[in-house]
Amino acid sequence: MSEEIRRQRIEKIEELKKEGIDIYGRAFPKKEIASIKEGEADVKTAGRIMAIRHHGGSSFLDIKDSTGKIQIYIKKNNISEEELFIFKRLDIGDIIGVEGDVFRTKTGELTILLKHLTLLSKSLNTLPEKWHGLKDVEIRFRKRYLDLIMNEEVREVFKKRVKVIQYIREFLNSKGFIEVDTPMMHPIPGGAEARPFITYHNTLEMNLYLRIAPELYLKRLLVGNFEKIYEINRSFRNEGISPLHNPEFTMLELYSAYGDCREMMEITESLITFLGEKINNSLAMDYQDKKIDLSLPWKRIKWADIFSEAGIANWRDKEVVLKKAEEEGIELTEEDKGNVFEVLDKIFKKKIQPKLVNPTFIYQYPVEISPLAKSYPDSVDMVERFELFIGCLEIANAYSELNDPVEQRRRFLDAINKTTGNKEKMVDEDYIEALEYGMPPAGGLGIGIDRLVMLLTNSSSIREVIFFPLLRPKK
RNA sequence: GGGCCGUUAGCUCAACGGCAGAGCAGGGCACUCUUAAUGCCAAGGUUGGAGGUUCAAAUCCUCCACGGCCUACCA
Repeated sequence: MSEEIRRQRIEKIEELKKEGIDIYGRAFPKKEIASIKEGEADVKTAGRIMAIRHHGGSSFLDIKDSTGKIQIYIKKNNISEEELFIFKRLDIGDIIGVEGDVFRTKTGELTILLKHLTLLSKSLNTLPEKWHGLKDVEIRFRKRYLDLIMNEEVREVFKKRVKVIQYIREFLNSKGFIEVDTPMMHPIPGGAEARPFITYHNTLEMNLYLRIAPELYLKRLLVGNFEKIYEINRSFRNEGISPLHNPEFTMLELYSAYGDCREMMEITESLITFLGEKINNSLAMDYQDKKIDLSLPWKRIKWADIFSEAGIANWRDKEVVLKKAEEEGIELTEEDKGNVFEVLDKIFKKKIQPKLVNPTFIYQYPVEISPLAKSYPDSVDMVERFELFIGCLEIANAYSELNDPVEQRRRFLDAINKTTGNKEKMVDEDYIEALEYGMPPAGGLGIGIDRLVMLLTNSSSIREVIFFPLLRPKK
């Protein structure tokens, strides 16, 4: 049948061509549909045909552009012969330009009485059904353009995504931060704990890695006397795909020279409450089946305290931690059991994270799991770092930046000795050399934009907030 | 990587061992204020793919592909 429809449509195109009609149109200055008012004369607008209702000598079309939808009323003896010829060959999905006077029908619908019709693009494929729309999740992701044409809620999500990023820029620019961009292809992957994508440069005859985080380059800029900087862009991690993970994702990273972790906490609070107000006009919001209140102040709790509340009085006591994991029915590999932080992380994800509905800062992390963060002055074991959870999602990660090159090298080597699986891990001597020239003390913050957008749009999957999430190619 | 579920017309869905169906979209006819327009007529299928069981398979079994959710990995 699709072949049949296609054939019929190609036939229409041939007929139109024979009459010398331009099937695919030219520039057409138009008014946005949403701004069209009753009583306006000779309005020119354009959009995609979403419905056609023939009613004898008159017909009604619904056309849609990026701002809205409007009805077009065609009286057959009101338009030229050529336009009538075009009109008879229109299909749902075609893009047309129209010109006419605006009025209301007796049922109250804002309508353009057509005077002139211009064909701007003929479609060969049928759009999904007008009433039920496009539901098939796979087609929605593979052919996102159809999803965007048919599902208004999906458009709204992506409009909000665009706004979130605009407002972040507005907010940070107003606070004196400047936006920079740093390499996405790194000779040595760093700045996070993840496996990278590998690519190859032919002329240089060397492997490059798609960045897993911009962190180490942004901090080179701190060395270079850029003091308040941020970058909003893609990072890439060669890991599993899930409702919370896409191989490429968008992060905000922000650095403030002469600041610290505490300053980052304040910025995070004011940025996210600003976004809540701007995007949803409210600090109260729903996420999935949860009610979230973004009102300040947000809860702050020490990393160690969250475990003692869960019944682990001393997280360094491996026996207690292992026993707790067992009680909670958490499956552990032999490798996990060798690393108390792995076990704690699993307990955290299973038992604690699902309870972090309202914004919660968890702070003061062990140095072992924070290789780029600065220790507390009175306790070298713990670092000035926080993670922020909202709606049970991890939204932000921040710390006072380690600017001691000797200590940094020691921690890098330490991490390499501990992990066996991550073969791409190397010490970025170039970064350490930069630190050796002197980096100011600084606060740094990372926010996962996709997850933040999920939260602000009440989306259950990261694929709902990324235009083209990665899928296995079909066929 | 493992488990569960799904895949039927362009789209949304029925049929659940016995002739593959409907609505929308598309084609034809009628109708000059309709809006899920309406009425009538005709058309549209390798039931994701390959095997198997059976007199008979969309339906039961096996394998494969793609997707979703959970889990694992990972921030």
